[in-house]
Amino acid sequence: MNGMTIGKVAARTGVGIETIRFYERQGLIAEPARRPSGYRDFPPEVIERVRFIKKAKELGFSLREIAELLFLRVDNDSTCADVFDRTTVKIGEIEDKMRELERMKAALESLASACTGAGPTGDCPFLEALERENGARAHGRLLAAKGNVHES
Amino acid sequence: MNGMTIGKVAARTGVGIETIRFYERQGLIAEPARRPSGYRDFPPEVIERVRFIKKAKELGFSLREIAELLFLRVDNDSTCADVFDRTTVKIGEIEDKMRELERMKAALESLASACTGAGPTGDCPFLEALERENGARAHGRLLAAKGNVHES
DNA sequence: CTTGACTCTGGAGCGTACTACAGGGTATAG
DNA sequence: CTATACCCTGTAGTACGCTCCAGAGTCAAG
Repeated sequence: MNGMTIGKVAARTGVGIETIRFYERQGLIAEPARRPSGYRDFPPEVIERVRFIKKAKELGFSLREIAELLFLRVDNDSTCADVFDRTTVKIGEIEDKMRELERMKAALESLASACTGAGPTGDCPFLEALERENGARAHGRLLAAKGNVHES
Repeated sequence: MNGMTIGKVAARTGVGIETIRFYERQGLIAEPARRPSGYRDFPPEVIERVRFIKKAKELGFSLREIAELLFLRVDNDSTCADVFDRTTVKIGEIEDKMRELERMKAALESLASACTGAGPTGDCPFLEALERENGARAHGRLLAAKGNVHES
């Protein structure tokens, strides 16, 4: 009844072996049992854990924040109410992210729908919409950084 | 009819002066005009731009990806159709992020709703829900990393 | 028993995104 | 005219999140 070696975990999650050891050092995954050889012997749940970390990272959570999410579970010093509170805060953060993504998506969609007319070049309605926040009248040349100079 | 100095931009966006110069070097904001003194003289639109960069970063986009979003606008070598395609890809990426956030949120909500009963300590239903992905039966001790040892 | 794939520890190195000087000039209130 | 607050360039350093060795042991197939 052995578990998995680190290589298997890496293969099944798509993250590197070194990264898994790194996460272990950071306390993001439990220190696994060891075989007599000293090899790490991971339980199957570690797969879910690693995948969770991976996705949370892609969503802009730092490893520290991911740890907070992971440790929301109750420890000896916190009540259920504490967990509830912390969870509520995290939900709020997630909702904020979702709202921002919604805004970006809407801006990109308006860009796409305006652009779809297979025009020739050079004068689509740009994505200033993206920057528009509190009602701005930005509509000049915001770009023009290196390699994108198409001048006045 | 002067614009803003870098300090003003920093103050109004909440990012550091050095960071703004850094973004300029990276081509994320246009090189501003200069006053006779050599001081940067930013147009008002830069505020929106910097705020956009800030938010996109919080959503897990790298500066490179943010540049891609920013440069979706048409340049001399791309047609409206190109812009449309690239925009569609970006929208897809954003939708992926939103779906993942939705999953996390749902998992946290189920944790919160199960926890709200102001219990005493130690035995809430944990957030293994978060790791659950393809239908896993994870339900053991996934944590227990340093400083969180409450053992078998 | 050898070979090749895999694992171990410890430490160095790297890319990204800042952040902090040093050494110097500019702007303006008193 | 000077003090203080601001700006400049250039370079170096930092935090985070990996990523890559070196040097050594383990395991499975042939």
